[in-house]
Formats: sequence, structure tokens, C-alpha cells
Amino acid sequence: MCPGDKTQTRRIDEILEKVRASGGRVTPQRVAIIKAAIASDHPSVEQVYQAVRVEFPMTSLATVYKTLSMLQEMGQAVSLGSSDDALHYDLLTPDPHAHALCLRCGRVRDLPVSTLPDMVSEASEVADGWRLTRRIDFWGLCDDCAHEAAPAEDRTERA
Amino acid sequence: MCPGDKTQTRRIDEILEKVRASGGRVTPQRVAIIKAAIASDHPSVEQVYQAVRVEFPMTSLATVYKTLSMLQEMGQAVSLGSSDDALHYDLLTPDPHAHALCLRCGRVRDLPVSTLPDMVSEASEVADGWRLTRRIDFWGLCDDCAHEAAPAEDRTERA
DNA sequence: ATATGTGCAAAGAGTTTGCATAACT
DNA sequence: AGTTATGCAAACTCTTTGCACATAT
Repeated sequence: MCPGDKTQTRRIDEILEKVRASGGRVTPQRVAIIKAAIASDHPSVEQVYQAVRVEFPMTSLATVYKTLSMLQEMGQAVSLGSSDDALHYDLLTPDPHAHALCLRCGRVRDLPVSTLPDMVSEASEVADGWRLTRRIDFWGLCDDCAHEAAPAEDRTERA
Repeated sequence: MCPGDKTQTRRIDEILEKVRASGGRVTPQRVAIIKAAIASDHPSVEQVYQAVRVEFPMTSLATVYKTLSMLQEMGQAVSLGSSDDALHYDLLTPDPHAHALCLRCGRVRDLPVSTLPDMVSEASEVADGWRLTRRIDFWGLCDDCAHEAAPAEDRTERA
């Protein structure tokens, strides 16, 4: 049992509830997809697919795409482009927040930046009428890639 | 003659110089591609292609891809994913900086946020070993889309 | 002269879609 | 029962690649 499991379970139930409330059906595939997407951190569609196939080998990739896309339209998921050319999904925290994206391996993680509202305010001042949300993507190298890439020199400045 | 033309001309020369310095050749196609990419603001590959074709109808899309990709590898261009599923390029400012990306139409623009270093520092504190660059993408709605989308209510919070 | 770049068309990767079948409510 | 979801395969979009021909240096 890992820390966060209870939060995850609650979130799964919450999503299933929203699916029902919007007239959608709760199928085993959808449950498995939602579970898998929440269990791994900002997984790509392919990663969700692979995880689901362990339990339900008959699940199709198309269904994974359709389900995640539906959740995004319901406001229960956020899709993020990544440097690995794959769509990643965040089902745990659908409201706009900060992410870190690895330029090298495509990994994505949340960034609990407490000053996020201030950052958006400051950016809005020079945005000429653009209405910025609190979704901010910070690009860089994840801990693993940072070690492999440039132990000494900081060549990420041009990344 | 528009403001910024001199800056653009200088930047074009600078890039051509770097191409030569790295053993590359300066072809009419490359000049046209670089000019077009700098003249329009964070254009997609397709937009560069269309602009180039006005002057050089024989230029191929593959060459546009190859040229922009080469410039990115040389550190003279930055590619950005966008909500329109197309690669956009920034040739004017290759060093990491802040962008604003429109969730609706895919437009991209620079954001001259003076406190960018502070933002990255703060985000780094909660990034567990990730090495963040100064490339930050702010998501929102551009001025045009902001007007069309939600004059009254702010439904961008979930975007 | 020779290495490098271009254009075309084909191949790739990721994502979406149409439709017959299956299954939730 | 009747609507909704699934799975398969085909289609689509964006991007990359191979190779013969052209061209910058």
C-alpha cells in the first residue's frame, strides 16, 4: 500500500461518479483505464494502454484514446504534449496548475508552486490582452536525465 | 518598413553566418525559409512553407522541415508544440524564455517576463532534482480567442 | 570536383474515425 | 430493449527518410 492510495481511490470514485452523472456508462475498460492513468504519473496513452492490458488484454488502444479524450472534454483530465511526441494525461488534478516536462525523455510531473497565481499575474501584465490560465509548463531535465546528460556543465540553457 | 526590421535583418545575417561557420551551405531555399520564419511570429512549419512558396514555388515541405530542424540542432531555433498539433519555430530568440500559447487557435508569442529567473528558482525548489531551464510556456487564450470564447464568464480556468 | 542540399514520394508515428458487435442500464 | 461503448482496421495528420538529381563552395 503506497501513500496516496486513498487519494487515488477517492479520485477514481469521483471520476466514475461524473461519468455516470453525465449519462456515460461505467464499463470495466473505463474503470481499468482510469485506474491505470491515475496510478502512474502523467502517463502517455501508450503507457496507460500497456498497464490496462495486464489486467484486460482485450482492451483496445482506440478505447483508451476515446476514454481519455472523453474525460478531457468532461473537464476531468488534462492532456499535455511532451517532447516524446506522445499525449500525456493528468487525471489526478484537472484544474490548471504547473507541470515540469523533461526535454529529453518526455516525462511529466506536477510542480506544486505556491506562487503560481503571482507568476500568472506578472506574465499577464506583458501579455497584451491574452487571458492566461494557471497552467504553466516548465521545461527542463528530470533527475535521471540531468545526471546522464551533463554532470558538470550546464548545457540545458539552450534546451 | 516595419519596426523590428533592422533587428530581423541582423538576426538573419547572424543565422546565415552560423550556418556557414558550421560547414553548412547557404542556399536560396534556406535564406527564404529563415527570412519567412523570422518575419512571421512563431510560425508553424506549414506557415513557413506557404510564405516561402510565394517567392520560391519550387521549395518543398521536406526542405522546410530539414532546415528548421537543422537550425534547432545548431541552437539557432527552438521548436514548440502547440494546441494545433503543429510544430512552431522561434528563430528570433533561441535562448530559453517565456512563451504564451493559445489553447484554442494554437498561436504562440513571446512573453518578456522580467521575473523569469525568479519563477524558475521558485519552481526548482519543489522540483526534486529536476534541472529547469528558463523556458516556460504559459497557456491561455490569445486576445482574439479570448473575445470570441467567453466575453463574460471566465471558463478558461479548466482549460 | 566534391561534398552537401533539394525535391519527390514513400514510409513512420501517433491519433482519429466508421461500423458491426458487444454490453451496460 | 434500447442506447452507448468496444474493437478492429482503415484513414488521417504531421513528420521523417531514402535516393537520384542539382548546386554551393
